[in-house]
Amino acid sequence: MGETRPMYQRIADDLRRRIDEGTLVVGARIPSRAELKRVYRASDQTVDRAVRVLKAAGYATGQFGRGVFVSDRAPIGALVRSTDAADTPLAARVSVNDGAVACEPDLAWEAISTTTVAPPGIAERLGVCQGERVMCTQYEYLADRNPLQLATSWEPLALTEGTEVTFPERGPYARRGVRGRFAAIGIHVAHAREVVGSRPATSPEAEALGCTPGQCLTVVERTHYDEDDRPVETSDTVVLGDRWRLEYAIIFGG
Amino acid sequence: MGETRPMYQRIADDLRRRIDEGTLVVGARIPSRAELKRVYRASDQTVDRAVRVLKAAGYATGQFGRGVFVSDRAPIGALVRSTDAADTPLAARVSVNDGAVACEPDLAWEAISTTTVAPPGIAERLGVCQGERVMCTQYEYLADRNPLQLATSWEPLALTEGTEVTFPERGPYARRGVRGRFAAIGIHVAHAREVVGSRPATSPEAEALGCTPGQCLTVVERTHYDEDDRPVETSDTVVLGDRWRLEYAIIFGG
DNA sequence: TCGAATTTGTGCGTATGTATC
DNA sequence: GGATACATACGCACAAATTCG
Repeated sequence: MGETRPMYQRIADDLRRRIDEGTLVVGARIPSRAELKRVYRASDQTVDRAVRVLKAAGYATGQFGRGVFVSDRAPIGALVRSTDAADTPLAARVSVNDGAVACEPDLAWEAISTTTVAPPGIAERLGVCQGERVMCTQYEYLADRNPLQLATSWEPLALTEGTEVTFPERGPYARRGVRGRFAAIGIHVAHAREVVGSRPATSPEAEALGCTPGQCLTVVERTHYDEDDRPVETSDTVVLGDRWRLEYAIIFGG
Repeated sequence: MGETRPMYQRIADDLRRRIDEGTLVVGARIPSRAELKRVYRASDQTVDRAVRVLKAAGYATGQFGRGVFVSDRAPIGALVRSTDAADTPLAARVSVNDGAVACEPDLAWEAISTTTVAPPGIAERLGVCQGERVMCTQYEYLADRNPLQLATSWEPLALTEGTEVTFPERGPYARRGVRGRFAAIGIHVAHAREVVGSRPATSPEAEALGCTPGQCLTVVERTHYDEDDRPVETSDTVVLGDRWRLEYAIIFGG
């Protein structure tokens, strides 16, 4: 009787295996709780808990009154982050796997800018004092009507206030990207640094991205610097961890 | 009676807020189930489920018979991935935040190599036929005695068989990195591509990394190419999403 | 040294609400 | 309306580990 793992995990692992193997294909309905109860001789609570594990891992989503269905977890596409592509208009940086061919998706986005004061972590990244006034812009991107990414950008108002580019998405330099906008006020953005991590989605993020709270998100903290290594802008970007990838090119010298 | 969120989520959110605010500091014990039951007037199952949400999100870990304790989720350090640093010996690519200063950690690793056949996804990344023979090497890295990352590398045996570098971590070129080893057999590794995503940890990964199953992992698929853009090696690397970051430098041309 | 209390982890049975078919 | 199915919630029970008197 060597099986030591808890019952709900055995059920969850078994269902996951059937999904990975392809016995349960994308879109298929997972056996209902009543069926699972019978098959595994377990209680209502136990099978429910097993299904919750699957849902939390992004393997399935429940629909009220209908059933629990296997989710599509195949990557939709990649965001190209390497070299100068990271600042060209967004369309050039996103590729979608449509079958085997990479193509450019329909992109749309919204932005809201507000002036505020720099929170501690942001102040440090921007090299300014905590509480210094900054322009904070929140973006929501869609690719082919699907939520793609959420981003929040911060710029010190000390650099942009009173110029044509104070509001990132207004005026003649709207939608030109960070480099184009800063070039317009005489600041040359020479390089950027991206710090990548991952964490579970919060409830508002889950709603905006169309996933369940707790799902894996890939997080990018990007900071742009001028020629003298002074930070001029920093941003946080989140994408669904299993649906979108970040792509970096690494060129070796010598 | 406007509160519409489920009870277990309200409890989880409340506890999470107290952790984020600092009311519950790292290492502190979360109130026991009995206490939570009293305070929130909820059932055993409900408070247990709330605590499970916290644990799955990496906010806390339970200890049998002792209690549930707030986890340390502060990033330990970063893995520098930019340019040629991505292939120098590992020590040079890892920095640890010790207080405010970045320093180099004590690094250790183990590797096991086996010959096998390329699974579908790996074959595609290596540009070889499914089932072609490859050398598969599994790495476990430790930084200051803590689990850092797990990595699996694949190389076509067609390139290395019969040479001094057949086994990546044996012979005169052991621990020299991909570029050094391939240089020894006349192959110039010119560039690499890294594709970054994130997903929940499986049970074996959780055990190896010292976390709970389902926690967020950051995943890197790296492929090395020679001068003619032919893939020569590919690897999968996973690190704990909230404890380790990946750092990329982006240099703008012009 | 022993035993009782506490606490986590798991499990069972049941009930209610709501949405779909 | 009725059957089905998900989602949440309550009360209870037991094993295993720790703590403390």
